[in-house]
Amino acid sequence: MNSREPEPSLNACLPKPPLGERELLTAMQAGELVALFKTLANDTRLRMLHALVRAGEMCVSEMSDLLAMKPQAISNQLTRLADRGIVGSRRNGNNIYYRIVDPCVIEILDHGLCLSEEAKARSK
Amino acid sequence: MNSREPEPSLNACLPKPPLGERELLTAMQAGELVALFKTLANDTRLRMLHALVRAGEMCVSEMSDLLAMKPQAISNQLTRLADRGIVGSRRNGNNIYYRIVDPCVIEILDHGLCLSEEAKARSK
DNA sequence: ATATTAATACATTGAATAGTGTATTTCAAG
DNA sequence: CTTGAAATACACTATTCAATGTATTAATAT
Repeated sequence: MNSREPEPSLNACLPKPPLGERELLTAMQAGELVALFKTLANDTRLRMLHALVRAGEMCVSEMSDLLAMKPQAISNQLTRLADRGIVGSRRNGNNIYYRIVDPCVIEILDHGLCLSEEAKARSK
Repeated sequence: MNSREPEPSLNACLPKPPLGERELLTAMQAGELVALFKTLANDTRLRMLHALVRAGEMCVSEMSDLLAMKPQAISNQLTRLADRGIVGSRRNGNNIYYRIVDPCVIEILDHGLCLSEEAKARSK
């Protein structure tokens, strides 16, 4: 529950080349992007990530308790997130503490949360 | 292939309440957000959306040709996108032209593309 | 009316994936 | 060394979902 973040890094994104003039997405580019969105397209992972944003770092059991899910499920998803380079870990005795290492994710999560609220308001 | 967009609307997003202090995501909030990301977590839909950003509007057959996919597949995904309120359509004779009606999607697509490039550079 | 093209509806199939249960690894305490 | 807790590895199941094939609807032209 400690709140020690490494600074949210307000704009981790480059100056922006205009999207409308980019070449049509290649299969590979689309693939990369899909991988990112897929990682975020899961409600367990989203809640885990948000918990990490709030707490700074957490171990599996803490998260398991907080989200009321089995440790295996949490561990599975953490592994996925780690494979994507989104979270990192540090061991302390029996516990392994995870933290977000990719600041972009925080950004896009924030952005997406905002958008989803608006989108919901508009589309229904 | 005409390029007539209704202005990308540079910031469709509100002033930003700080993410780290928000309450833990409820299952419903997470669900909304997941729905958004799921919609974007598909390479066909991403390429379709980008094509739409570039062209302004396209009909199924045009898109089918451009992306080298069967019309049914394109139509399927357009239906999904329409159900989510992301695209809208307009009929002109035999052809039905689709366009993006949710400016947020352009934003997050742009953002995501940028991030995925950086993330790729970092994580591998 | 008939033929033709565009798009969609619907059922089916195959692939990806999240959660579970079981077993195993890793560390700390006694 | 043994015990117990935390985390992971692995196999398995159920579900979700994209693409396909077939059939149908909608509009235009002859």
